Amino acid sequence: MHFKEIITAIKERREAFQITQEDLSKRSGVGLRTLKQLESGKGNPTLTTVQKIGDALGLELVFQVKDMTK
Amino acid sequence: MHFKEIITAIKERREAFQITQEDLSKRSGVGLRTLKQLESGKGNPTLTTVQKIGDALGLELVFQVKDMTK
DNA sequence: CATAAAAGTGCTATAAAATGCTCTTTTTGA
DNA sequence: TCAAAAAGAGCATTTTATAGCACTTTTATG
Repeated sequence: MHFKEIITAIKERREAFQITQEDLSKRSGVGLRTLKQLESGKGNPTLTTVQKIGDALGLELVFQVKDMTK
Repeated sequence: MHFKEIITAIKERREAFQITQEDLSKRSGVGLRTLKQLESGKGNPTLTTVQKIGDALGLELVFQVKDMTK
């Protein structure tokens, strides 16, 4: 998954839970401004920011061998 | 995967390819100093840094629903 | 529609990531 | 064992992520 897809995954997962950016900010401990920036496609989050968001949304970051057959 | 595991994955994959940090730096476009810091367990890389390294090592970042059954 | 809630943006301060250079320590192989 | 290669660390600089505040725009709903 590239950058955009990861951002999209966050947005979709948040919306699936029907929580607002503000809710997610509180749950994850990531600043609201940061979330807004990310979801609107700006910035370049650090691993810990992504992981905090993941923890709050039940998403996990995996770094795996890329499937080259497709 | 948590932070440390991701770093370990990078290190193991690089060593599996038997390339040096310097080689990886050149291949990935990530500064040598940055790689050294990361592999020695310091810092908090941005997504793009992780992805550049992944591109050079055939590793892909995936943000997936966490398996809660374990 | 009108209005409230949610999302997005400009400005700005602070902290930290990325980077290069140089030097030290560790690892490796002849 | 010892010299070269690789890895790690100190120092300094530039860039940028994080964050809060206030404001605007968009979306949802009664």
